[in-house]
Amino acid sequence: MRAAAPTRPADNTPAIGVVRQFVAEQTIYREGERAAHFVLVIDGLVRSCSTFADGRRFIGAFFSVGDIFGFECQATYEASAEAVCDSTLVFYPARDPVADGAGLGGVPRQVLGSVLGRIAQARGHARLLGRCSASEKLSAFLVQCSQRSKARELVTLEMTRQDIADYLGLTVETVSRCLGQLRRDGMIEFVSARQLKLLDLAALRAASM
Amino acid sequence: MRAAAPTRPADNTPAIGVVRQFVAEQTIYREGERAAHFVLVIDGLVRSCSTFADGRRFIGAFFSVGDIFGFECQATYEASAEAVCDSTLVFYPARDPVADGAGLGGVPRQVLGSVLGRIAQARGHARLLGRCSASEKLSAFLVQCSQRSKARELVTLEMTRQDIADYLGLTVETVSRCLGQLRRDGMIEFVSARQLKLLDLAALRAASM
DNA sequence: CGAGGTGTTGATTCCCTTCAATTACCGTGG
DNA sequence: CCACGGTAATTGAAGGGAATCAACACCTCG
Repeated sequence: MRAAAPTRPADNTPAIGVVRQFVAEQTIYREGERAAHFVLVIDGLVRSCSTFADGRRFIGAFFSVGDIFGFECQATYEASAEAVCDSTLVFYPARDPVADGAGLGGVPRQVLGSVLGRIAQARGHARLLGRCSASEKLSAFLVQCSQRSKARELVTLEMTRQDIADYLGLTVETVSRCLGQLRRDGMIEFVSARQLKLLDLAALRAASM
Repeated sequence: MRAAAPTRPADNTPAIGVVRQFVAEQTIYREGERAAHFVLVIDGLVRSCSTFADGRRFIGAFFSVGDIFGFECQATYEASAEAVCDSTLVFYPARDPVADGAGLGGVPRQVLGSVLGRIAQARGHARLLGRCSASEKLSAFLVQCSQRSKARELVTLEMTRQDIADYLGLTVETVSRCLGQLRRDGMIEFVSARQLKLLDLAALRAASM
């Protein structure tokens, strides 16, 4: 806590944020734009949404007065923000917290990236659960597994079908059927029930939307 | 960056983490437990899961080597963590980052709480989308709205039915039908299409699981 | 070899979507 | 003030995708 400097005029203190007003339906920032700010809602309501290539829309969150949004673990926004009704917002410059030297309350700096990574993971998960079909979920899941796997095309599933079902919001039967369908479609091949080859990773990626 | 002290014996440097091994299916921590650590996966696979009162299970994420998990915006874990297969983990003490004096790369400290709040929001959202019926989603949504509303029992919906549908992973028709059902059940009452009274908040909360 | 958990497959049911039509709402302009 | 147009919301009927119920195959381990 630094003591105030009473003799310095107010307009000499640096501005730390900018207030802006938005009308209903106005875009605040777009998906893919440089994530230069995070934003505090003073008044109104904001929605964070992303759109699929085929037009499906998904709203990840509503932000109302007091909420701060716009945190990203990457350089660009992964969803758009739009004013639901007339809204007043404060924009704070977002210095890249991961690149920044400062840690998080004594915690190793690298941890900070993990926190933001958790947000991205949870958001992506919600989007998958909210707006995707069973086969899209399975495709996305296999792509995720592939990214973790040493050999991109050979995936070992350490978890049971029930685990997969509970992760994707499905039943074991549906998981099994969708995997069977992917096999019949020539996308994957079973080495065993728990180990499979991804024969067409690009197609899987496309099928996961 | 502090230079190493070459003459000091290694066992005099303070331990900053503890390595522990877990066997398949072993619990790492339980939902509701004090969130005293966050955890780095060195080897193996971990699932983060929560269970509903009626037995439904939801897995929020799988964590594999290199992932750090266990971040909470509250004092307790909001989900359990379990080893999927034999796993090696590092436990770091988790000082409460919100209470801590240090900020986040020059960013106001309060922002930090928001980041963690976003995680909690996204996790809760995923859980809702993954394992709840349409009427449960609507109930949960109304409870959320109520928490934001000045007058807890009078909620003004600034957003359209389409917005609600895209948030809950439903269609406008289903949203409309579920709201109608809640009205017929005496849970809510319409002042107008965009404004409604919550007649039985406790029942709504219960219906949202 | 048998027991039990795990995974697959089939038949049926049901919840939600889709398609379609009607009604309510709200701002505009006559 | 009210007719008008367009969007938003509700309601109904039909269809589909995933759940449920049920049976069977597979693998592991005692």
